[in-house]
Amino acid sequence: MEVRTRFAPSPTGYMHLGNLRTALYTYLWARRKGGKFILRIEDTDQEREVPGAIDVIYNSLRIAGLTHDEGPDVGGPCGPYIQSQRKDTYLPYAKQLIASGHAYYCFCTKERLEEARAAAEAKGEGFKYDKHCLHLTKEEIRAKLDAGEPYVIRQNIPTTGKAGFDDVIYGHVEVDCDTLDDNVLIKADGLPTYNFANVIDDHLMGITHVMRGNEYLSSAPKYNLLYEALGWTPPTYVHLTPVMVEGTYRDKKTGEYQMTTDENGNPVKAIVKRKMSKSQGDPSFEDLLAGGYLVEAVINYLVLLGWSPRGEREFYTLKELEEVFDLEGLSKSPSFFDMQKLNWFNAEYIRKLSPERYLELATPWLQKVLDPARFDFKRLAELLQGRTEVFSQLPDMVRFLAEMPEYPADFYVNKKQKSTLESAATALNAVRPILEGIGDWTEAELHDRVMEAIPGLGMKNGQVLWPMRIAISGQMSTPGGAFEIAYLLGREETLRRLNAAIERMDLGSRE
RNA sequence: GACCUCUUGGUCAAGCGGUUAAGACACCGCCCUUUCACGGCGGUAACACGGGUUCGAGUCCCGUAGAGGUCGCCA
Repeated sequence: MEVRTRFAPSPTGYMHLGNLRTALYTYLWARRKGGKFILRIEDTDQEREVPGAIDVIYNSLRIAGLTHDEGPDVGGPCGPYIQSQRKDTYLPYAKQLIASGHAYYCFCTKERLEEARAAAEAKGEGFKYDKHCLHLTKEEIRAKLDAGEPYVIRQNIPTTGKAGFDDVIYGHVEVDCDTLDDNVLIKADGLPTYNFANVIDDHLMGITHVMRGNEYLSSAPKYNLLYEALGWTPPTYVHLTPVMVEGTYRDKKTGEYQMTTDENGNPVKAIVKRKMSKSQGDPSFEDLLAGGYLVEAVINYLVLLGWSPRGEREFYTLKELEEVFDLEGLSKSPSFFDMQKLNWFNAEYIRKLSPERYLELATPWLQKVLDPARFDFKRLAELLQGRTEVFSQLPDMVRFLAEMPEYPADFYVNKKQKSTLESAATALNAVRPILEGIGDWTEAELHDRVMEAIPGLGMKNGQVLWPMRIAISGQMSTPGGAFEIAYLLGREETLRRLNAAIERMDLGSRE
């Protein structure tokens, strides 16, 4: 049987990384099995509708390279692929369930339910619907319906027995039916809830593998009850673990941060373990890309966060993943998002870029602080490529070229280079006339003229080159050594900085 | 609170009854070197705990603890 998988996001905002990973796994499984990857939009909650959110989904999937075979924008045999446009397909199934006793009309007001919920909470118990409306007579139901009373349709869960399902990752999971609640299937506005729509649509769309976050683990038994009642075969379930992060936590309703106290008793935001979430301020896919991460690096990092190819290899392109991805490598326990490892992957991918491509990607970042007419971006890019972890770090790395930073004199002191304030003074004074004498301001010339003079000074390379670089950059570390920096700065600026350094150190005049 | 699930180094993870318990990130050290980085070499660091089963348990079973999830007319 052809494998058909689906990614079914609700259009409520951004593509967060957990979502992207789910889409990735779902896509990869379909490709691996030569099946179909379907995009379905779950927009049955009209209050949460965010304008433009569907475009964010299309965009993210396109950028990530996860192309879908069927979906709202590309069509397919099982359309429409937007649930709000399928409104009329759900009610008949709900009525079928009512007829068979697996569902029932419920006329309870939200007020009644809220009271009951509050009462249950006050007693420290979980709320469960009391099947109040299940006991309405046919006539009573008829009358309420005729009177136009608002209603919902609830799933009628058996009060005894067990319900369960099989999951590829978790195996067989089984619960007592009496712990399950009679969920709403059709809302008062006539639209289905996720609980109902996912079952109907997955079946109608021929989905063979349902891959989704494991927040659905506890409701999966109810879905299987539905499949059973409808006489359908359930799909293969694959419940994916969440992507976790350690960060601050803000209450969804109140917007208050969870607080704790530091060692001095002052209130500070608590750092908790929680699911990664855009609404908590964690980076989304878009954020990462805008911040200078490469798509390939993000994908490669993400696929390994919760899945293992069970080997030592860890670099994979999307194409390669399509060949090797499997369900056996999926992890059972949640994994923590590690920015450091992502950074490492990103740095690795940046190093693999062609110099041309690197220059192209780096230029907008360099332009934030450097005038392209004044600096040799091409050479700068060559120097920077092996040192870039994330493009967004570039401005800070090169700002010193545009403007000489303040720096303390003890930068000149370096034990390993055998550089002291005194030796630095000597070196700078010796270097100045050499640089002034250079006609052809190239790295090669700079290198040769300075290097050939060093032995005559009775100094070590580091004793001359270390202070020279400090004097013209004002930084302990720079992208490139003294000659590269001098070349980039140009003759005039290099000498200006060198002179300023000598003066500042009060090292005497030229003669 | 109830129910479900999970538990190998700081993090990602391999392992599927017999291993000196892989590998990667991070960290530390050494080498290379005109800085930093890259690269090379090396190092610190783990089977949550307690019972079983077994000749033998990280691997199987049961408890305990910790963590996560769910308990909406949200998905």
